[in-house]
Amino acid sequence: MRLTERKIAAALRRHGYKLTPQRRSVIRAIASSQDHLTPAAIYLKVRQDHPSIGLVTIYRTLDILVRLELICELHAGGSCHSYTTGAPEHHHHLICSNCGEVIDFSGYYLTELEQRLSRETGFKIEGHLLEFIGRCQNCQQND
Amino acid sequence: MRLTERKIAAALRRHGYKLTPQRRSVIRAIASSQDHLTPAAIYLKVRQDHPSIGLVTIYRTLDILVRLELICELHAGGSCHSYTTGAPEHHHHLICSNCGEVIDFSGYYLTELEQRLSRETGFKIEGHLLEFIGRCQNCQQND
DNA sequence: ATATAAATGATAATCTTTTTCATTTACAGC
DNA sequence: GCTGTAAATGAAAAAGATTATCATTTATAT
Repeated sequence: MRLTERKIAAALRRHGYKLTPQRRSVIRAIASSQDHLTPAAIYLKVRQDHPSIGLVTIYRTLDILVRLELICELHAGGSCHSYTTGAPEHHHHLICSNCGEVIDFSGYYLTELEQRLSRETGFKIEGHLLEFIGRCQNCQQND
Repeated sequence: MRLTERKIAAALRRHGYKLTPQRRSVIRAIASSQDHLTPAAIYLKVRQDHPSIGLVTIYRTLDILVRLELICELHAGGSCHSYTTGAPEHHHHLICSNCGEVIDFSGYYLTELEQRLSRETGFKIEGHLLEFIGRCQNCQQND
C-alpha cells in the first residue's frame, strides 16, 4: 500500500512544512507514476503545471520528502537518485530493469540475519537496503 | 575473502585488457583500503604515484572493473558511487555509517524470497542488492 | 625490435547538484 | 478577511561529477 498524494501532503504539513502548490505538484508527479523518476524527470513533469518552477525547488522538496520517509530513493538497476512513493510500513522494492515499474513487497524481515551480523561483527545495525531487479511480466512478453 | 590486487590485475589481463601502471595503481588504491572510495578519492590517492594521471582514467578503469565484477559499487549510507574490492563468491555488505569500513558477509541466500516474489508477481528476477548500514565496534566506543 | 590496437591525458562539453540572495507567499494569530 | 513573519521560491551563478573528442603514448604479441 503506497502513500497517496493526500497523505504525503498531510504529513508534510504535520511536520511543520508549508504546503505550496509547487510541493503539491512534485508530490503528485511522484505519486501518479508507476515507476521511479529522477529529479530531472520530475522537473519536466512539474513544469507542465508550473512553467516557472526552478529545478532547485525539486531538489529541496525531494530532500524533505526523503528525510520524512514519505518517498523512497531507489538504487538497484543502475538508477541511483530516482524516487518513488513511500509506504507506511516496512517494505522493500522489486524493480523492472526494462520499464522501471516498482513493486513494493512487505512481510519479509531480516531480523535473524541482522542479529547474526551484530553478534559476529559487533556492529550496531541501523538499517538496510534490499532491492530486487528483474523483468516484469509485460516486458518479458515484449522481448 | 576479498580479491587481492594481484588477482584483480590478473583477471583484467585474462579478459584482454592491458595492465598499465595507472590501472595497477587504481586497483591498489581500492584494494589497500578498508573502506569505500569515491572516484575523486581514488584520483587523489593515485596521483601520489602518477601525478599526471587524468580523472578520466579513473572513471574508465572503474567502469571496466565493475563490469568484470572485480570491484563492488556501494549504495547504502548515502554514498552511491563509491567502490570497494570485490570477492570471488556471492556476498553482501555491511557498512559503517561513521568510518565507512566495509565488511563482507556470505552464506546468506535470498532464493526462497526470490521464488516467492517470482511466483507472486510474474517477474523474472535478475539480481538483488542487499546492504546493511550500522556502527562498527570502534566507532561505537568513540562516540 | 617492431607494429598495432588499446590506453592515456589534455581539453572541453555536458550534466547534476549546491549556494546565494532578493522577492514572494503560506498561514498562524488576530 | 487582514497582517506580519518566517519559510519557500526562482534566478543566476558556482561547484562537482561525468562523458566525449582526439592527438600522443604505450603494453604486448609477434
